[in-house]
Amino acid sequence: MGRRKIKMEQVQDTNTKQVTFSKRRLGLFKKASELATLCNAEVGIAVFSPGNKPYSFGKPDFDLIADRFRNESEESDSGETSSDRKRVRQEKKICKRLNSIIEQTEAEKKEAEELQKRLESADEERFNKPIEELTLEELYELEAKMKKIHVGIQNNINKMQASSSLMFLSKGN
Amino acid sequence: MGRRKIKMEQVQDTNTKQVTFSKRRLGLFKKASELATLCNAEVGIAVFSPGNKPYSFGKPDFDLIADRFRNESEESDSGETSSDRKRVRQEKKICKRLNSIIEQTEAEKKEAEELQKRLESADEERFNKPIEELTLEELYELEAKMKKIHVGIQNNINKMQASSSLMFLSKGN
DNA sequence: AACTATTTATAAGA
DNA sequence: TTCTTATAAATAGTT
Repeated sequence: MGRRKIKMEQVQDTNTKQVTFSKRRLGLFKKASELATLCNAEVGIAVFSPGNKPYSFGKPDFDLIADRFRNESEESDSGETSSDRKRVRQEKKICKRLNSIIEQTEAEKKEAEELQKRLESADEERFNKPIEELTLEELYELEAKMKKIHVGIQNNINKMQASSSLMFLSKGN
Repeated sequence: MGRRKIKMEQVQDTNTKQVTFSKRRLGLFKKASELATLCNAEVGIAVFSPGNKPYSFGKPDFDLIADRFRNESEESDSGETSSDRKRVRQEKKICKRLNSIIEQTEAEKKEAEELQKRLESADEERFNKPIEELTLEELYELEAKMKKIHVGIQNNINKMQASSSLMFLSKGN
């Protein structure tokens, strides 16, 4: 899937291997996300890089999925109906709260863009240094950033909720 | 990647969803295998189908990788007090959680961007219309899009809140 | 299960 | 590293 076809064997050049790892790990996680979304499936992935750094992806959460997988024998049959009902209930709640963002389109768009940038910079932060290697002080910084992101998202949500209420009323149901 | 581009949302037709799940689960596992081979990495995946059937991939073995991932936070640092170790362990768990959230955000980023673009281009007209003038059909379309965005954001919010709370608590001692 | 028309991922290159 | 781009690979709809 590139300029050339490569052999399916360990990449020898260290630098190339690192680049390949980064690209393919992201690709793998994206595929996992799509599988989860398209099929309403739960997907958990753990990866250890050649340098033994841990990475994980999980929808809903890797540890939860790993636990569930471990305890598989326990909950064999009763899960589906219950979780489906739960999901449907959740969706209905969301429908009620969230229908439109029309009233404040322009402002929302800009905020969404800023939010996206903040999320990206948070990612970059993390890429510079594995989170496991951060000092306590750096953790505090990270926490602050996460909180900022969180506040931004919450603002956005609040506005969405406000507009959705309007739409909800306008739909008359 | 097929005859047509599909929306990134749950496939509605049950049969199609089953086929998609089969194809993509295999594709995901193949990608995982390639990542492991090319980069000499360890990769473990657990998947629960919409029917809650468990599937797993692991190189060397899913359970081993899950254990190793779990035990990352249990690594002992000698020469510290018990409460220090406890705190460190807790922080590492929180770090893993945050990492997981960030990874998921990363994987979903493109999706979000595509949605944003659609909202900005194709639906421009609709956004400029007062809510009262939208047709019911348009309202439903909009609702679906907003719901999708909202679910993604809300998921992240919930996780961030949980992680932030945990991190906050862990610092209290 | 196979088959393609297309979309998507990505190996190199800049 | 980040962005291109030529090419390989995955896959949605079809048979």
